[in-house]
Amino acid sequence: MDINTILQSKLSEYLKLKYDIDFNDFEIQLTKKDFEGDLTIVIFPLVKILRQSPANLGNEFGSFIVNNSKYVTGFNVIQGFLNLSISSFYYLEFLNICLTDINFGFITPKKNSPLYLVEYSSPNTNKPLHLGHIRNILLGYSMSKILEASGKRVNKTQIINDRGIHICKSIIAWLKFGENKTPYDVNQKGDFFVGKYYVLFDKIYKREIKELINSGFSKIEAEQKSPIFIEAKELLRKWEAGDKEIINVWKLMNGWVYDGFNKTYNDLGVNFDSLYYESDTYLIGKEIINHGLEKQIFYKKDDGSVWIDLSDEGLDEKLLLRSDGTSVYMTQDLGTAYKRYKDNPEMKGLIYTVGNEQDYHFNVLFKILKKLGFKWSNHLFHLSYGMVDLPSGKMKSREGTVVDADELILEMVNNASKLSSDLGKLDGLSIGDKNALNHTIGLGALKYYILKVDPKKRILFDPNDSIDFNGNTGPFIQYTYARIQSLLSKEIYENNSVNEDLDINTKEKQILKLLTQYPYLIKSSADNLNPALIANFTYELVKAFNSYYQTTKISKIENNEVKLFRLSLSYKVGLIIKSSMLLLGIKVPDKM
RNA sequence: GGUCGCGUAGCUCAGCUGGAUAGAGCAUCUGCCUUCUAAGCAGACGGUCAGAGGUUCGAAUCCUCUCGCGAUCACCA
Repeated sequence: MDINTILQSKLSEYLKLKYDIDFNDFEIQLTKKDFEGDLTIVIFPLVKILRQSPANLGNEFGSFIVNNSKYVTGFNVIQGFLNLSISSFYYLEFLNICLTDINFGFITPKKNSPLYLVEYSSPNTNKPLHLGHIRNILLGYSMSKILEASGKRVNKTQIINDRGIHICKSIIAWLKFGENKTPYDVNQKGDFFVGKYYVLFDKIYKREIKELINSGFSKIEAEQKSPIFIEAKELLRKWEAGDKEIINVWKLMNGWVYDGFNKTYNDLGVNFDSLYYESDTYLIGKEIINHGLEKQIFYKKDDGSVWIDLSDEGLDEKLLLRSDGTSVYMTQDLGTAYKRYKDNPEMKGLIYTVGNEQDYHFNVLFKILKKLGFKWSNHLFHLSYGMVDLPSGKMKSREGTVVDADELILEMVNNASKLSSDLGKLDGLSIGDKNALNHTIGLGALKYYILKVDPKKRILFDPNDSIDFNGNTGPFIQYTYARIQSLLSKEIYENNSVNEDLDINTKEKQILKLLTQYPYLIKSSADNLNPALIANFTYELVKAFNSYYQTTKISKIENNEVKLFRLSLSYKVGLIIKSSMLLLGIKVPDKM
């Protein structure tokens, strides 16, 4: 049983008996360093209620607890802080009982566990994935793992923005200038291949606008009269009309892009359980608009456009359908949300991993669904994260200032590769093993670098400053894990329970204290939709462990019981590291 | 201008629902590889928690205002 709960209930009982008050809201924290003790109970809140001095109450509670709990061996009171010394016995018992291999805070989802959908990535199919997508993908994937660990069934999903004018732009450019070549002809990744034509379109479009302006048109006129733009719009019209030839080209090019995306997802080690396509959902959105019009939640303006008035919610009027009847972003998102609900009527959560530039959009989306009377609308969450900016400013795909996901991954793996060969770390391994390890380490560095930052904060990413491999980094954690595995492989060790009467030193106690916090951590991380909590906790644990490891030569220990305990502790720390990294989507190597 | 978010060491970041003397890493400096992996360990240096008020036993944390940065307020997605 967990010590916090024990202390809470014992004290509450005591207060009820002695003072006849109901109080079970004790604040229990880890004792700060430089103070004697392990756990600290803050007793200020009771000073007022009981009208006694902090020192008196502290002493009273302290002696009560020491006399009534085998886990508490001593106490001291400083101001309003009651510091308790917890016996080694408790921690060793915890090590034996709570931290079995399969259950250290992890709750295995069952068939009737609540279902959560986690949406992430959700790219447009006209250009490759970039650094911004990486943060999105890592966050979404990690959250899905964390939710699973907290006992939810998870469906990883994405909405693929596979239709619309932006898609038509790359299609038209390829049709005109692609000479019927495929990515396989020119040996290029499909998403880059298609992206090339999207950029080409923009180039031609800009040139045509310039020429039109030179021949006397206004900027707005020029933008509308550009021949290639007119062609793209015509293409979109044909697409919506179901023109077979166009649909085939569209399918062909999107197929190329999906091939490219899949390779990137594969490199990142992520996957999806379900896919939604805008081309399937935008029409559902239109039906919902009609439904809302009938119920007079929406209204139609004279020009035929459809709106909702959210001013009673502190928001503005929002457009839902253009005057020409075509759909907008919101239309499609309404349709997608509805379809997801229809496919998973029991869902208890739908989490949208989308950048904070769309905070307003999701605020509006959720309110609209609520106004439409969908009960499931209160299960929607926006996992909003800050932008990833470069020192040069914001990434703009049209200006060529993006960091491509694939390039970045390659660069990270190369860094790892260079560093490990400089250090002579991987000497003696086969080329294949080396490559696999460098991939694990390079990606570990990248993923940890992104995930350790609070999602809502902006990240400034300097590509020239290659990501560090020392300190609070993925490779440092991976390295510690590898050393533990190496240690265990050299010792005769079985995962036996340890003797609970052992004396343990402060460093060992520190590690055990951290381990007892682990179950709360997963819950808190899931509740706050924040993987960074796990990242930073793991770093703290690894740091404490390294400090211990460095000063304790386990292989030299003569006493078998002590040795067993230390190996056992190392083993458990290894397990915790491994599972934490699993929750972050980071692999841990046995050697590095 | 309205709304939302952010501002902690030279740099990158922790600091959970208010709790004791604000913590790490990088960078700079000092030690430690014949001792289970030095991608490591031990230590030094470094702070008016943007600023000002307020709430209270107690504020980096909550409230108000000011300043700075960012996002958003499109018949773009």
